[in-house]
Amino acid sequence: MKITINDDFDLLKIADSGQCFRFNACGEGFTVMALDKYLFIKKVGEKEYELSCSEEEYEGFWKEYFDLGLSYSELRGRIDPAEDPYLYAAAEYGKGIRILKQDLWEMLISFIISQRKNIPAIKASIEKLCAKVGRKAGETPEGEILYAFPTAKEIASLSMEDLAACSLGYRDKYVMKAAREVASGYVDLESWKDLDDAGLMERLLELFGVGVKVANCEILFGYHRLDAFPKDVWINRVLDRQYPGGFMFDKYTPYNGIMQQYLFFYSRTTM
DNA sequence: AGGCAGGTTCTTA
DNA sequence: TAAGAACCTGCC
Repeated sequence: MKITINDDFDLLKIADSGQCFRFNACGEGFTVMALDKYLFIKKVGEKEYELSCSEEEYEGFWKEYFDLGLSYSELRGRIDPAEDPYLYAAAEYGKGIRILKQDLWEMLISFIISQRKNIPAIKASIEKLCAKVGRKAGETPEGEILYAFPTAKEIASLSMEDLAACSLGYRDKYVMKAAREVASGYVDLESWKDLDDAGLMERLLELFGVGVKVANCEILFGYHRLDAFPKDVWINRVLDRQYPGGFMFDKYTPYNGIMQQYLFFYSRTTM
């Protein structure tokens, strides 16, 4: 099916923004995996995109996945170039990035794996994990098989040798513990949607292998609470160098997470 | 070849 | 409570 998008929307920038690890350029378009859902999306006009899914699947899932109900151009417009020239430049540079609405479980495991790894290594580990379980979910135009992201039960049923083969390193025990706790129902990520911000953070930090940074990524990219502001080495570098007097968090509430994405994306290519 | 990569846990004062 | 070290692995 074909859609028209009248807002910031840049597939390449989204793919490179570091919030998703199974969103890749492929031929003329991009392959996207979200849990066990596969999409091929291609830009075919100024604002027009061709999607491999049906209209029902678009309306029922992908529209929300791409956060198309929120105007990112309007949010960028709130940035005053005279007041904060660095953020303005970052937002211009990152124009087209959106915060995807991703799955809670997939984000939790993905960001547990992400610690002290670079993006290519994170992607490689996740793909190995998906292939290890091997539940086929799609096939790219180039004929590559794509596998569903494993459920908690599927990971819990793997051996530690299986996990070690996914290059998880010392994170293997974090992944396994999370899988067992979710599979058993002891941890119910969905029900945590009802918690307030502080309560949600508290719960996430109780998980083995989850610290403040990973918890904030889960809150921003999984729970889609757009005010979460994950601080990694890149963002800390920006805050230290560009905002010695402090970033104006109050001004952008409740959308600081979107500003974080612009700053992160900009910093990775300019610092 | 040794250091480091989108952190977190564990150990020590 | 707060620093500092240790940690898997892959890639310069």
